[in-house]
Amino acid sequence: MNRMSPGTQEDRAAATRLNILDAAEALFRSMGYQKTAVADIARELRMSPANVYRFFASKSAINEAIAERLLAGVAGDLDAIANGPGAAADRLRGMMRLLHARHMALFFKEKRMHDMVTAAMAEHWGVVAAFIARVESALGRVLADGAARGEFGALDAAATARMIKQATLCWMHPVLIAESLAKNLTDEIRMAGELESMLDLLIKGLRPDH
Amino acid sequence: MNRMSPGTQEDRAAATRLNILDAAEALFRSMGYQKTAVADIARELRMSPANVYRFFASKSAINEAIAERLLAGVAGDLDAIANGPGAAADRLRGMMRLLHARHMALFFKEKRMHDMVTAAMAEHWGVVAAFIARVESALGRVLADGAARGEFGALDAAATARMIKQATLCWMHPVLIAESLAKNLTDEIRMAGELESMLDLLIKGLRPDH
DNA sequence: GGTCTGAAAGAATCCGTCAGTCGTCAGAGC
DNA sequence: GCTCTGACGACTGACGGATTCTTTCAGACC
Repeated sequence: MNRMSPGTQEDRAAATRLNILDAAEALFRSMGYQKTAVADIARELRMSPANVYRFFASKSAINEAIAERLLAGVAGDLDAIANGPGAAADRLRGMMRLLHARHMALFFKEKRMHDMVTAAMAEHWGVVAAFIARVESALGRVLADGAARGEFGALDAAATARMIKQATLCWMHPVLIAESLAKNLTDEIRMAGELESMLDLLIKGLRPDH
Repeated sequence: MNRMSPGTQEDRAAATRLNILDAAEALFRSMGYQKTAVADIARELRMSPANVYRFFASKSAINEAIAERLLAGVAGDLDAIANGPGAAADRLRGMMRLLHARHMALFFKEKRMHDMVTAAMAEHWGVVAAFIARVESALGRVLADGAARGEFGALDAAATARMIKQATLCWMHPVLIAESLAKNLTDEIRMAGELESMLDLLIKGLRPDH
């Protein structure tokens, strides 16, 4: 193939893909995934619905790409903490706090996000699973580091990472957060406090045996 | 009021209530809550639907009473372990194992139980909340006992009980169990093993500071 | 020739209808 | 007087037709 200058075509296409993602994300956030039609996204960008399909195979694929981008951002921030300085216990705390804060912002700052998230979880579990794996991996690295430094006792990093994820699930899982808030079992402030207590207990359990 | 012998009327009424509960529970288990009509329950007992309403205000109230009976049974078994002999840590383990086992049996031995449970959780949260409170109370007593004996470090029994409940939520919560099994994240055997690991970690965290 | 569109097929969702169920009441039977 | 029934309104959930949305494709435009 020949072209004007190397990468021009691909660059334009990539830019359009990004524009579509931005417009779609804004619409999904403000009016919800279900209520947003592909025609709405196209109108926003002054193009035809058909043209959107030149860049994404389906509406669902657009949502998948948005979810991927979003979760990659969170995972990146998480890695930064994991690889940063400080005691392993503090990094662990920081990571779980970040995860909780992001989840709260994601699901409850903009109410309409809910069906966007549930659609992603139902249709693109792979993306979510990859994110969870990345979270567990980052946790595992911090745990292994802490163990190597003698800050924690001997441990199976992967298995322990999973335990920490499971133990703090109710501060991270959309369904559980929604249930807690809906049933008035707790509020945003108390939730954050309880997460700290849980982290205290877990980190104490990780300390060396004597 | 006068009557033949003391308590006769009330006894008959109580017996009929029990009969209705037994018949309803059997039907709910075998054909599901939604699919069971009050007429089905009445037919089973050779009475008219209307008569059932003399003993229960609604089909939903029948489900509430069944849930209450069921959960009271589990809570009783839990109390027995809590008040029994043995190290506090072992009793704690036993209690969580029992809860996990009962939940698994409840929700997945008989598939039809599912909508009975979800209906109870949606319509009669009070019953479930009371059960959870009783579980936390029993856990709290064991924790306080363990702390008094020096088996555990100083702790806030109520708050710590809640932490333990939260940390093990994913082995107890119907939605989470269903999700794990549906997504093939784990199976019944591995789940039990992971619960043990979590209990190891938590109990280690509870030990006195040195 | 590559980029995009309008029109149209196929899929999903909404909405009005209706059978069947829940829950009530006056009154029959003991 | 207590226990129960049969018959009646209120309501829910299921079905089918109409509408809207997703996706495709032949062809217009530059």
